[in-house]
Amino acid sequence: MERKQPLSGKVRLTEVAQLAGVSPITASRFFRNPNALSAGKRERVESAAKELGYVPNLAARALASHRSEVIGVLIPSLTNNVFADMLRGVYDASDGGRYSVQLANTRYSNFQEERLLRIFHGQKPAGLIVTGINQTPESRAVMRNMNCPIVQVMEIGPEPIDMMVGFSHSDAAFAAVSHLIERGYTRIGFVGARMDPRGQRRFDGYRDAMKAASLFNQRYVITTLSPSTVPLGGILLSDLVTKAPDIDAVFCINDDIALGVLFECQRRQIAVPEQLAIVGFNDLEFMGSAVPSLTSVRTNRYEMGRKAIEMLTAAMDGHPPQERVVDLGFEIMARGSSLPRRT
Amino acid sequence: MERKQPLSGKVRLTEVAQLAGVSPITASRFFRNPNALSAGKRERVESAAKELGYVPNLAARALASHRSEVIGVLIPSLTNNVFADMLRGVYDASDGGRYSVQLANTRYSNFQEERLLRIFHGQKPAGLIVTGINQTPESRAVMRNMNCPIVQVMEIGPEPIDMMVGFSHSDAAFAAVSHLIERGYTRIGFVGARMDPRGQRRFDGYRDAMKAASLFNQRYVITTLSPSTVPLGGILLSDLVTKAPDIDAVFCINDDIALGVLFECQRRQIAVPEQLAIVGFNDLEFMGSAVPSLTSVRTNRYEMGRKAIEMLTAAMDGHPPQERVVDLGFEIMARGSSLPRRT
DNA sequence: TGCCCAAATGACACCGCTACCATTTTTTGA
DNA sequence: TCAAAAAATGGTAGCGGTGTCATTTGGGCA
Repeated sequence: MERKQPLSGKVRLTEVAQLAGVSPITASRFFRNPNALSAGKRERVESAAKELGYVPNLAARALASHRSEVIGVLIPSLTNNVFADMLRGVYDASDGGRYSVQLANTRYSNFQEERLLRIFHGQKPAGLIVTGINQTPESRAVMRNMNCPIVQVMEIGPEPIDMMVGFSHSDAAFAAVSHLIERGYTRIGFVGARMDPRGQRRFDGYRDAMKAASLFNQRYVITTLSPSTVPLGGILLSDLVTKAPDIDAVFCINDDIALGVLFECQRRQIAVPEQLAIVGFNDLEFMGSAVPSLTSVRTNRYEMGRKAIEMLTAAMDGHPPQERVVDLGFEIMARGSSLPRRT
Repeated sequence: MERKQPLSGKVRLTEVAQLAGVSPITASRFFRNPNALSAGKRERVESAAKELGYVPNLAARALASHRSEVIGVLIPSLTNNVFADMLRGVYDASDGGRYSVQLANTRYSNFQEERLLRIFHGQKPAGLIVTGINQTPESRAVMRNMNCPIVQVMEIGPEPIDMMVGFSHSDAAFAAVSHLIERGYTRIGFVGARMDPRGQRRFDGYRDAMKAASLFNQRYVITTLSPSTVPLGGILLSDLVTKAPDIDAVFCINDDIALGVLFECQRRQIAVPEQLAIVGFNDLEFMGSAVPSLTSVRTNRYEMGRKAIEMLTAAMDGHPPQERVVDLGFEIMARGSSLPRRT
């Protein structure tokens, strides 16, 4: 007696072809390019596949075709909300499609990134999403070898490997600091943690804006390489007010730091924004709820993920997008923590 | 015609074996079970692989061996920090090992969960991690069919499908509310959002603790099915104080809600904890930094992910753990927002 | 009607690795 | 010392699809 395996799929393409009365290769074509079959065979194969509950063996397909249907995604951190938001866009946009997402975590290490890229290279992915624009020459070499569309996300810059979706972190930071200057603040501090390449460029934007207004002063700057957390924001503010008690505003490298700064101000009874204005970066959901509500720079992280997948799938399907670099921009969300300074 | 692709540097197992002076099958064994080789050949194969930069072709391996080296992970949300923390543990523990992680997002939908399980089923994963204990009978049936070790994470309960790592959400909530009662609070509200199965059980813990002290009052409860966010915490508190102005404490279903509640208190000039004590759940990093610092229930989310992978790999390697249900417990982190009530 | 070209279909080999079993070498023990 | 058992190694045959042709079929047009 025959043991039925309704889900484990002992059904191969050959069985489908047999039932449909065609050759295996024709059945194979049905799944890759249905329009290549005549209407009659198309229907026969379709119903045969359905009847048998055929599930293609992806490993066999990948082996024979020299390509998988995997989109590799490299991000530096899973903890950071910013990447989680982007990932959500990636998963939402790829959901239901034929490509599956394979995630890998570089932990902000170029060495890890290179290693992971080599692994992906071995899998022959259909597409690749990498974070940022600061890949090592070796990483770039591996990617150029990979023979699949690639999108760099989170930021844009010159010399895309293939495609890009993001925004200019330095422009965004420049705009945020300019906002503070317009509002009448002059002794504006910079509070930075992690200082990854994007953080670095936010600092550049801060510095340029300050220099443009002849307000730059190294004393106002405090940074650390430690991962940014809310508690760290408090610690850094403490250090900064010790070092530069005259500051009247701070631009924080991200919202976690900004929240830590706000809490530290509450603890020290520093009035926000009367004694110290605060501006964050990313506009996480809590920024609008804080007391006072915190000014931040909105970035379209979810859209970045979506757009990256859209560009990738378009390219994989043979329609590479016209615009290879997409700027999703940013928006200054002016709130209570940066009200115009009272003179 | 030659079918060979000019794919640069295509190193196959055969090349490695040739350089090492062994047969391909021996080289193959090196990667699966190095101890099966004699010391001399083991070293030769190892250095040959390194020299050529060999990367195994996973598709070929999966096809030939009838099993993939993929661990499927099903989580309900990418936005929620709680799952991101667990995932970090998963990725950290599986990093460098032979298994790769395949993530899928159920979006809190049983239907999606079922669908994704069927897809995983077709890929013959080496192991599976699913969130929670509320799978539908259909989902459980698919999993039982899957013939691989399975770990349910985030909570524990009766009737594990295979293995479990987590803690009791109702016990944790019970302890948190008991903490408030011990500190002298009596009119304790419950602020809940999303109300997924785990949220539901936290409510159960709250209700049981209140009933045990004869303090339960439906008026003190406010819940919504909307996803929990910081702003929502503020809105819900507003509703609650309107409905029950006499409350002297709130137990929040998670820390995001708790933060929103704190901000709303600051906005309304409600003194914390003098007029209203606050307790959250999960102990996210910002809880200790807030002003006042916020009491919460620490849960070992990162450890959950790690442990799940450890149990899975142990089982896959033929050493199923003795304890099939692991309770990682919780800890009440008593802070400023729940100081003993002044009488 | 006949010719030609494009569309539809099929034959065959092979992708890179491992299961299975056969064979050789080494170790063990009486 | 030598046979038997164990360990190490190798040969063969696919796993389940698809690339690359070659071949058949069908339709348009002079």
